[in-house]
Amino acid sequence: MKRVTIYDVAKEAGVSLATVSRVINGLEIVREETRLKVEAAIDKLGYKPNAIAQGLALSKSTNIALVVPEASFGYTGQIINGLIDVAKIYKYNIILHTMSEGIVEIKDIVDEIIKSRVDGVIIYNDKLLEKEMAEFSKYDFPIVIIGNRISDDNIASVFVDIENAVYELALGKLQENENCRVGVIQDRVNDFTTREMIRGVQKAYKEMGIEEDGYIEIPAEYRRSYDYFNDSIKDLPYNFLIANRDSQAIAALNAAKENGLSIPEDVEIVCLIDSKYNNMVRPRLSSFAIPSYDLGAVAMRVLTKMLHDEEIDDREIELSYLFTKRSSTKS
Amino acid sequence: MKRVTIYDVAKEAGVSLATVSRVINGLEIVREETRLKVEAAIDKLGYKPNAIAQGLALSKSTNIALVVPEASFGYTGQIINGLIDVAKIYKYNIILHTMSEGIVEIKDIVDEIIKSRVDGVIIYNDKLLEKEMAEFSKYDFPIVIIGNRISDDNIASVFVDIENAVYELALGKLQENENCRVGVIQDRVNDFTTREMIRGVQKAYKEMGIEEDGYIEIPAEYRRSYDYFNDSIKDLPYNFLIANRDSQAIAALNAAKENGLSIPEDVEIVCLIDSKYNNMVRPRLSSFAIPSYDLGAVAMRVLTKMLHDEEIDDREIELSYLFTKRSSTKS
DNA sequence: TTGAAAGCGCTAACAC
DNA sequence: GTGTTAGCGCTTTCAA
Repeated sequence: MKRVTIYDVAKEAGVSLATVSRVINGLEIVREETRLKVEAAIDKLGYKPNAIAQGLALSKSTNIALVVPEASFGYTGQIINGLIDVAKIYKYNIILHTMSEGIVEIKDIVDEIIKSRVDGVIIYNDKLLEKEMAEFSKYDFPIVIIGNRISDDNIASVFVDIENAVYELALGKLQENENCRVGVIQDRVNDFTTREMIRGVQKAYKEMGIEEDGYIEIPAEYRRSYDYFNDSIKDLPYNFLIANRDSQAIAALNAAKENGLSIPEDVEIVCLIDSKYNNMVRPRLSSFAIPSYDLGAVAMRVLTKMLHDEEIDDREIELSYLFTKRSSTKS
Repeated sequence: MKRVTIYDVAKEAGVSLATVSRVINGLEIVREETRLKVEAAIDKLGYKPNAIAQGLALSKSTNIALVVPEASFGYTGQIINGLIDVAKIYKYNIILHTMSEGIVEIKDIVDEIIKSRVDGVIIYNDKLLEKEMAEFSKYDFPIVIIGNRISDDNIASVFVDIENAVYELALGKLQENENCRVGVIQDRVNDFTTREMIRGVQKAYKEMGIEEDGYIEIPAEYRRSYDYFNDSIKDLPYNFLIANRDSQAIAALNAAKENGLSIPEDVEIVCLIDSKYNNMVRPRLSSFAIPSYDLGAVAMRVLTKMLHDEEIDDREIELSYLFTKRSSTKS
């Protein structure tokens, strides 16, 4: 089908293109009769406005760039869901950018995003450092960061206070039993989150006057955390493990079971991000319910507010978490 | 930062915008000296070409629309990964569209896609019916379908012969033991795949001269397949279950274990789509390794070929699968 | 090798 | 109410 343009519609309806434009955009100053004529022509020709041309004329694209870490959609998925659901409401499209570790130059992504002249950017990614952020902010589109407390003139953020979540959990455990040893499992693909978790435990230890670090670093030679735990879990000086993602928690859980430890008696395990799989493994994994869907939805909502110059009461939006006790923890 | 345009660069470099355009696009007919001047100006001003304007001028957007089923990225993720990885190579952006069951009108999505004037579409979705396909094909962009054998003038497809995979598996089992009863678990969000699986078992039964249907329909009142299996697995007339997605296989597996059945002795379970979780549950799930990443990568590659009018030997590309035996099946 | 100018499809003043 | 016209930022003939 030959691409039909606004001119074709105008000719078909016997009006000027300006009138067609008015009809398309629902401006009220068009006479009923004319509008009907135009609409009939639109239907007849199957005309759909060219968003690119509109974008050029209006200097906006109704596209949003979303940057997520390497494409492990397992734990990114809910965020994307939330994002897309509200993006649809406000008629924005999502251009998806992933950062496969090391393979793609961050600079290239930033470049692509700028060239594509999106109206805004949502970033859920530890690895986008200040340098890149600075690059972005030279162009004046609004940015929303997920998972990281930050804000600025045209930067907002939506996050959960993970440090505090971990802190409260660890503190509770330590108060219950001073001999409990809480350890945080490193998440290689989420440095920032890992650091937050560590700060949480450390704060708890400190508050209890215990000299302990609480950081379980996964040596680089282990490609899968399961292998690491299989080799080491019996010797680990921790009996309460906190992991960020389900796969890591499950790895620890399986390794523990298979090395003769019972859960939660010998080792307790908690997962930060909730996923359906936490509920599918046995014993079921206790977990925080980091509201991933909401993180995405709220981020997108805030972005639309920035885009429409609506009032925003707070550019640093903290969402609350919930702890869901299942069978991998005591009491 | 004021958006810098090609005019700004031209003025800065003391040349015309046509020359700047030539430099940007790497056309050889620019004198070295001039090119250097222009490049210096580009650097100095931090100019990045406006992809929207380029799009208008060239009537192409370098954007690809990707349509995936409701946003359960768990099993869509690998496909998206593959897609994006090769999209990057060819400098295409991915606009992501999801179809949350029932909530979004398919028509609206088609509409959005057409308005956005993407260069091509990749669809991984059972629910996009012929009606919508027809709508798409009125506009002349190329389409690649994932998971479904189909082709046409500007439609190609990349898929795995699931019917055959299931057929071979079922046949082998039945030949081994005529009393074995193979059942396919309905996947509500993937009608097409479900039907293919059913045809596979039915063909095997038929070939063995056995009067059996092999379809395990999950009644609508069960929101989670786990609940259904918990209620029914002991009475199910099947001892060899085939599920499409990991979560369904795991549901059956958990329900079986918890109802006193042992795996694989009493019930065997196989999952079609492989995921890391298949390897994380106990017993580990035997599974086909449907090459999801490759499905995405190949789909995108084919699309680029169509976009660049390259020769395509086959518009129906069948990818092969592998069966990975783990602990949820015998022998 | 470079510049001038038309055109991609649309919006938004500004006239009428 | 409706039409005319000047952009939006870029590519691409066609001339020079």
